[in-house]
Amino acid sequence: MSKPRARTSSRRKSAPATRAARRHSSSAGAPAEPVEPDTRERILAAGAALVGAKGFNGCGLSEILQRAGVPKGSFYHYFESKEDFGVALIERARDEYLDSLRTHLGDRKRSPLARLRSIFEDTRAECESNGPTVECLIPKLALETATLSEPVHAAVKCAYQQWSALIAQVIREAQSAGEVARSHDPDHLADVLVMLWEGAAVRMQIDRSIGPLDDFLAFVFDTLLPARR
Amino acid sequence: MSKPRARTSSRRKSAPATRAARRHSSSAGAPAEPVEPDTRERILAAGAALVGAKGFNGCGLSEILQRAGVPKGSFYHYFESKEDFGVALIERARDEYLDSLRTHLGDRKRSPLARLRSIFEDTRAECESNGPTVECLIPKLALETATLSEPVHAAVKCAYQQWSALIAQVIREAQSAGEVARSHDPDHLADVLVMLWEGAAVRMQIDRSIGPLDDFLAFVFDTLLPARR
DNA sequence: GGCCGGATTAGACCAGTCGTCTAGAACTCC
DNA sequence: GGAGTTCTAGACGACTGGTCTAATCCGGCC
Repeated sequence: MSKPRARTSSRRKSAPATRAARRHSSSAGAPAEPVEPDTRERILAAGAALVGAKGFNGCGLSEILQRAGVPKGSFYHYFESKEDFGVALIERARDEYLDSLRTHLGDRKRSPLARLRSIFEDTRAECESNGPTVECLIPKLALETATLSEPVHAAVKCAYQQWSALIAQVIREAQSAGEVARSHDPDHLADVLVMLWEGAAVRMQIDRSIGPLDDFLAFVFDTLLPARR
Repeated sequence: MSKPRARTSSRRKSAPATRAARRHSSSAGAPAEPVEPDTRERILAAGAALVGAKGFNGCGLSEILQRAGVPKGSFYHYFESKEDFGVALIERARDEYLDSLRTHLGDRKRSPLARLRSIFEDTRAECESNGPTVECLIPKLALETATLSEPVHAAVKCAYQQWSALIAQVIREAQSAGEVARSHDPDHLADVLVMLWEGAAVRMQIDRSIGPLDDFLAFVFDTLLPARR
C-alpha cells in the first residue's frame, strides 16, 4: 500500500531559477513586479495562502498552481510530491518566522524583556490589521498531517524546538538583567510561553477575535513574568 | 465557487432511528447498550477515530463507512452532507468531554482544586496509556474546517465557551475555599488554562510525548495557582 | 393477503484528485 | 551555431470524492 517513497529529504535541489522567465505573462495578479519571483517561490506563496485558508487536504494542486500561474508540469520539477511540497511549506514558514524572531531578539537597543514582548506584540498587530483570520500555517499543518507523514512531522518538530530555544535564550537574558524572576526555569518557562501562545493562536481563530492574544499578553507580562518568587 | 448549500442548519432531522435506537439516549446516562449501536452512532464512532487520525479532509466517506460496516447509501439518510457530519462529530466529542468534566467537577468529596486537577490528570493518564497519539478532535476539526464552514465554526465556538465557563466556575469555588489566590480573575484565568492546555495538547502531538502535559500540570498547579498575590 | 409509505440500501455519477508522461521552448555553455 | 540542460506545457490515466436517484426492504393497516 504505502508508496515506494523516495527517501531523500528534499532540500531545494540547487538554484533552479536561472533567470526567472521574463516573458510568460499570464500572471493574473502581480501588477508591478520588478523581477517576478521565481517559480518555486510563487508556488510556495500560493500554497501557503491556500493551505492556510483551506487546509492541506482541503485544496488541490491544480488550485494552487492556477493561483500561482504555474502549469502542472512545473510543479513536479520543483517538488517530488505533494507531501514534499508540504514539508517545503513548513520549512518556509518556519524560516520566515524564526528570522523575524531573530531580528527582534537581536535588537540590542532594547531590554531583553522588551524584545520578548515585541515579538508577540508584533504578531498581534499583524493579526489586528489583517484580520484574525491570519493563519499560523505550522500548527495547522502539524495537526493535519503530522500523524501521517514522517517528514512533515520532523520539520514541525524541529521548528518548535528552535522556537522554544530562542525564547529560552531571551528569558535567560532577561533574568540576568533582573527583569524576570530567577525562580523560573528558563527552558520550562519558554515551553510554557510557546504552548500558551499556540493555544491563544488557536483560540483566536475560533473566536475570530484577537482577544485571546490580548489575554496572552496581559497574563504573561503583567502577571506571570513579574511574579515575585 | 461556493456550492448552493442547502439552507437548513442540520440538527438531526427527526428521529430517523425508528426502533433501532433506544431513543438514542443523548443523555449520556445509557448504561449498557444491549442492542448493537444504531447505525448513526456507528458512523460517528468510526468517523471520530478516522478523522482524529487523518483529518477531516484526509479521509473519505467510503473509508469511514467501510470501517463502520455501513453501506454508502445509508450515509445520506443520517446526515445531510459531509459537513453536517462534521458538525455532528464535534457535537458528539463536545458532549462526551463536557459530560466527563461535569462528572469530575461535581464530585463533592474533593476540594475544588483537587477536582480541577483531576480533570487534567485524567486526560494525562489516558494519553499515557493510549499513547500520545490520542487526538483531540475538536481543535483539529476547528483548525481544519472552521474557516470554511459556518456551522462547524459555531459548534466549535460553543464547545470552547462551555468549557471555559466550567473551568471558571471551579476556580471560583477554589478561591472561596482559599485554595487559589484571589488576585486572579476567574474568567481570565480559565481562558488562560484552556489556552495553555490546548497548546500542550498540540505540542504533545508534535513531540509525541506526554511531556507537555506534565509541563502543564507542573506549571499550573505548582507555580501558577498557588502564587501569592 | 394485498397494499402502502417510510426507512434503508445499492450503486451510478461526474467532478476533481494526485501524479505521469511526452514534447518542446528557453536558456547556458562549448 | 549547435549540444545539452533546465524548465514549461498540458493532456492523460487511474482513482476517489461526495452526492443523488432508483430500487428494496419491512412493519402496519384495511
